[in-house]
Amino acid sequence: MPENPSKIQIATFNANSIRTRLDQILGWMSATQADVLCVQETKVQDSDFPQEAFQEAGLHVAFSGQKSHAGVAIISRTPPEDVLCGLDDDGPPDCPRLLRARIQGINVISAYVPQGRSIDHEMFAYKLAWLGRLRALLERHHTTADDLILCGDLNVAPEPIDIHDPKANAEHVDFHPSVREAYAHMCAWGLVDVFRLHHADVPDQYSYYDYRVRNAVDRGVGWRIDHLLATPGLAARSTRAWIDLDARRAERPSDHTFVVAEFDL
DNA sequence: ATGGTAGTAGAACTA
Repeated sequence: MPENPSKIQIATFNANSIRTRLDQILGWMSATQADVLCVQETKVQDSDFPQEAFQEAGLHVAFSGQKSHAGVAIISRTPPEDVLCGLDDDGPPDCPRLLRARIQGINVISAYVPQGRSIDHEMFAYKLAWLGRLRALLERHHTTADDLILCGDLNVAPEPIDIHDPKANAEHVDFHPSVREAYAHMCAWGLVDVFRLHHADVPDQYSYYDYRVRNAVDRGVGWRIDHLLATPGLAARSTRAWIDLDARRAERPSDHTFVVAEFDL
């Protein structure tokens, strides 16, 4: 059942292995009022997905993955409807990177946008195309009047404020002008950055801290690349949004942490 | 921060 019948909380989390992070995710769902949690980098094929653990916790879970890399899931307190994976165009569906469902009347997408490796790598061209294909999917199936939220590790820091050192990372695959442009074009379909809506001009708000950077959280060496992007009507009903840094400071954490938004239903 | 760490693997790869 929903935690609060007049509100809905929707969150996103790159788990970096859902099996390694299983107890943390179950504990987080138990301790918070989140109704929907979109997960990325589950790193597990569907036949090995730990769905019983969620069922025993009274949660629903839809998933689409593969061995070792990528993989997405949507955890919810109420049953998901019309669950579909992948980009449904003429290209590769890429099911381990995209899962959508309708939950409590809201169209929810869990996306793990390709990282891109380096700006001269073919995977970076694939990333740019992927963002365009995702916009096309939205255009095919929805209008901006729908209640829709795109959640996930979108692997883009949209603005200089979203990265600890924009100058040093000007050529990075998550911040290069070409990827920010592709991301902006996707958002221009009609998506509002719900976190930034509630924290305009606030720096040092990051969802990802590289394991390799020592004391990254304390030093603020992070990136805001995990996003909750809502259609205008849904975004207008958002009441607050936050990043749960405690989970990044916990024992054996993911390198990403939870981003959450609350909406009036 | 041009090195570093974590996860899946069971050696390199991806991030």
